[in-house]
Amino acid sequence: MSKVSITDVAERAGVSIKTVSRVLNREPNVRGATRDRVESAIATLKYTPNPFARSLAGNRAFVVGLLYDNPSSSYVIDIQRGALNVCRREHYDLLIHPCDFQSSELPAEVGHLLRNSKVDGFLLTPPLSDHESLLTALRDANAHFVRVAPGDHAEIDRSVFTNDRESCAEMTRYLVSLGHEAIGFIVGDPAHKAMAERYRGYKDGLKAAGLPVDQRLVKQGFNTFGSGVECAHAMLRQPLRPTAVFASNDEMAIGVMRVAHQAALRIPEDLSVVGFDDIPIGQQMFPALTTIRQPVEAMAMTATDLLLGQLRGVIHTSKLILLESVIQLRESTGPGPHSR
Amino acid sequence: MSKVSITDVAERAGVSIKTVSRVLNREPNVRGATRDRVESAIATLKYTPNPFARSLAGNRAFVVGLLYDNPSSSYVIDIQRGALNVCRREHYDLLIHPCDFQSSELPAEVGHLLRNSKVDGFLLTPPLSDHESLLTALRDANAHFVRVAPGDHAEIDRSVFTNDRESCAEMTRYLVSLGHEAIGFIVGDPAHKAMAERYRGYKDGLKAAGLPVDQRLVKQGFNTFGSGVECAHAMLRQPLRPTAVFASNDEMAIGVMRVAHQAALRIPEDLSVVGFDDIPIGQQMFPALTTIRQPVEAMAMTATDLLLGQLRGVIHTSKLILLESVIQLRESTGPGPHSR
DNA sequence: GGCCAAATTGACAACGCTGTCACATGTTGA
DNA sequence: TCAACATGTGACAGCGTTGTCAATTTGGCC
Repeated sequence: MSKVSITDVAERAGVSIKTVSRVLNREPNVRGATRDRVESAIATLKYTPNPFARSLAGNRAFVVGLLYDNPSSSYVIDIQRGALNVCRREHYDLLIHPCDFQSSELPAEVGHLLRNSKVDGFLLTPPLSDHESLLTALRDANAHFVRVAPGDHAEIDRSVFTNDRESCAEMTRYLVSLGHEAIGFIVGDPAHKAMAERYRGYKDGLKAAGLPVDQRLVKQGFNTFGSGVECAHAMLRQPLRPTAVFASNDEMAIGVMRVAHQAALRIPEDLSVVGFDDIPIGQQMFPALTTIRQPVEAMAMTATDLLLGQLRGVIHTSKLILLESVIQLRESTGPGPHSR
Repeated sequence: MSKVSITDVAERAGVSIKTVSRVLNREPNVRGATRDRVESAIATLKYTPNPFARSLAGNRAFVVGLLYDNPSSSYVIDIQRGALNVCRREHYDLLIHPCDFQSSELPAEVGHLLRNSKVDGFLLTPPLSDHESLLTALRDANAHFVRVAPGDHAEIDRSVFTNDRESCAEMTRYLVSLGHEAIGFIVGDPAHKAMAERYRGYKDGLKAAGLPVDQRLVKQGFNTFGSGVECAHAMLRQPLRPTAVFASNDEMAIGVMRVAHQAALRIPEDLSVVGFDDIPIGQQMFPALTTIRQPVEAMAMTATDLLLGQLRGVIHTSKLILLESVIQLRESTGPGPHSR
């Protein structure tokens, strides 16, 4: 299509191609009048620079790569949406590259990605944001990258955080305030550092309320509906039965609701259930799920901004960037046995 | 990174860069011995061709663009997964580009995409696969593209179909066979041609069973949970109450379940509910939702194969490609009042 | 051995942009 | 009025491939 090249524009504007290039790239030191002439030439010719040539000569792709290992589809979509928002504004494109967190091939894969890369930098989402060997590979290759919601607080100049721990503590305190004392907790997939943070938050919350952490009320899940079901069974069948269950993510929470339903336990009258993530279906459950909402899209936007800044060599003041997760009160929580 | 270029490989192998290029691109007419020498040089130097240079010289990107207007997130993810599957195998990358189906900017946006494109071809998913002005723009620009699951049966050499209509007819007949006669239907978003197909299938099914289409049992929805709720209200409050409801997608079906639950109607004893799509949450509902499953990922894979074939100039025999949607029987359907 | 077609290989010019650096043109201050 | 310096602009060499086309080698056959 694009038969019209920079040369044509230059001719029409009566300048050299270099000047056209300058206008294109918003470089300084172009006289206003010249700029105008070039711009009008561009407009009348409907010129668009050839991205391949740009990339070859300038050695940059105007493309951001998104690396992730399939958490829930709604999470991925939100991340994509946020990243695309910023990319579009800045005339970048988004290449997606899901990968297997567990795979031993990951380092090799990333190596290839880096060498052969069509991207200028990477966005990493959990659990990849905490994948040590991946991070090392990226650092060694001097690659640009930004981490979204990592579980540790390292590399604060290339990370966007959220307060997993604090919000979980708050949620736990909220359950206590409702009159619950036997509060079950379903831990998430140990491969995700954020899950450990959430568990810590739960313990913080109990501690703050002067309640002990009872291991009989803590079960290990794996972020899936099925594991939520299993943990709920284990938890609800034992002598010490919780009156509230806090699952580390919504899918597991829904598993708990499923079990409660089968066991003819009413929610929230007989059992309160809360989750984390605020997946769309949570609002459509009967009853709607009380949960914690991460500002996923906003985090992705911030991360992308950070990455593009990095690409442009902007020096980022080393201040921690944290977007707050907030509790969404809905219908699955109610007064516990110790209320009033 | 990639300081090693084709020249280095050529020197090491004692051939010209052109020969290296030939090996790289699997061109014919290279002697076996030569090929081996080149390949070993590539291996020892860990050479990877520079994608920008390739793209500039060869005028192709080795990138596929995915165009979609946000249907459900699980649908998008499945499409992406399928497309990526094939892309990875063929050493292509995937650029995602969600767009607003309704927007009047779409043609302009696509124009820009085409002119400035970093992709070799496009994958279109519903409802974009039926967007006339978009299709026209693509055709006029001589762009490569393939449509996934379009509602019409045009352009069969660049489309991958599924049997929306037939599967809906089958589902309707199934409900009749269970003893239902008053079967409600919630029509989907009129902007999606596939939705019209599903409605036709419903009518076909009734007709085949010798039942009339009663407009009081047909409501217009918009593919959202909320619209499912509204339609269910309208349907269940009227004198002629259906004993089964067929929603054009799962989200609306879940809306129906919600309303039934609130109205203390038991599913499936008092009301059977079925949907379409088989979204993940459907299996986790109480009861699990009977629905129709489209082979989304497989369709995306097939479409991507088709597109890459097109890019390589493969002539595709003009035979209709159709992947079957199949009914998933679960717990939300049961005998109707006229059974036995 | 000689001849022809087919197979194999190479030289070199694109591809369309950005970076470098030299040069031209203005601008300021004494 | 003229250095001295800042600002604008252009010529041209890459960037690392692929495409074209001509040159060379090979193999088959008499």
